[in-house]
Amino acid sequence: MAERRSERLAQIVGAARALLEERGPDALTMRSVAETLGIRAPSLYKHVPDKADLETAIVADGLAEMADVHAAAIAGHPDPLLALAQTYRAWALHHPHLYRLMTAKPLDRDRLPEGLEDRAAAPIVDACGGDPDRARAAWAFAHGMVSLELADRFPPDADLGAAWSAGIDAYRPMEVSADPPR
Amino acid sequence: MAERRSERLAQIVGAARALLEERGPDALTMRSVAETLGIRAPSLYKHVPDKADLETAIVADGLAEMADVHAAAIAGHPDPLLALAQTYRAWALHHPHLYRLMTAKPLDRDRLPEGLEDRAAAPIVDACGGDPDRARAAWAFAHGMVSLELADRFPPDADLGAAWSAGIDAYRPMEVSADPPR
DNA sequence: GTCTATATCAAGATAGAC
DNA sequence: GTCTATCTTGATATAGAC
Repeated sequence: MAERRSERLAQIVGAARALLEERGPDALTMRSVAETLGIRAPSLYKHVPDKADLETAIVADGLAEMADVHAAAIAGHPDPLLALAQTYRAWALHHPHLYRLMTAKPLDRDRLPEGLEDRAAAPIVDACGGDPDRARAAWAFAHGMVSLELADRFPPDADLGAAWSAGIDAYRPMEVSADPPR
Repeated sequence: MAERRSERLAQIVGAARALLEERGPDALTMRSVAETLGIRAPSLYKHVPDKADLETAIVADGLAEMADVHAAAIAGHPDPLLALAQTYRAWALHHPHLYRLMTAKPLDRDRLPEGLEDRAAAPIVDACGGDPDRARAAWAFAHGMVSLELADRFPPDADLGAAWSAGIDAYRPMEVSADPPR
């Protein structure tokens, strides 16, 4: 999995990701993936051991993309925490099904490229000044906001922008956060 | 749904909740619910319109229970935010499948008892001093922590207790949060 | 309010031929 | 590396008799 892929395998993962993103998790079936490529479902099993492996490949794709996007977002930004929060939210909202696949179940770390998980986490740790506990709390906040928004679980009248601001302020270094917003 | 229930309906909801909690969402089928009660699946449809309605009844059950547990947790507690956080986490971890059903998709507010959603949210708003935006941020943090823990998505070496502490401190009133815990 | 019978649908995966 | 044929499984829900 971590080694170089055949062309065909890359096509399969690409088709699977597109299917997931465009039509949701229920549409991600071995049959549909095959159909997209103009072949039959059983043929996929010459390239992929099973569906779980295919999903892991999609997750790896998403993780790598998120890592790049977030690293770029904080680079040289005067307010990295704010930049990261905005980028995190925007990416998740643009890739709802993929985001859910990436966060709703355990990572299959054995089948994931070495170091990828850390690379994806690095921008958050950086933005939190290197404190891993604070970084996990900040991640939980962002993940909670995003997953409740994706699940449409906030009350209809909730001001999510204001909730994000309240949360971001809470994670700022003390000197800044001691300064009341208004 | 919000009106008084027949005995039979209460038994059905109870059996369904037990099935969900003990054997997970895939085990929650109309067949299994019926089997638990010693009847056949089609008979359920004399009492419940469809499966979605049954799930909503389970969610209402869980919401009411959470509302009571959390209200009791903050009542007269010197550190309501801490008490609430601990109670929130413990309840979710003890009811993982139910918690997920309650948070992973939109509430069917039309079939939920009037005022229940607000009653469940009240303890968090109270613990946040009445500020709804701050309360939503705090809820998102707690939900994020819990759902990542339930999904086993944190790295194996993560100190979740420390992450919770970091997050809770961030949501304290300013005066207190400037004061280090120990 | 319960039953049996059934419609309807769809999934992941394997065997073995070419 | 692709195919056809098939296994195995299991779900929600309705019709209509009793």
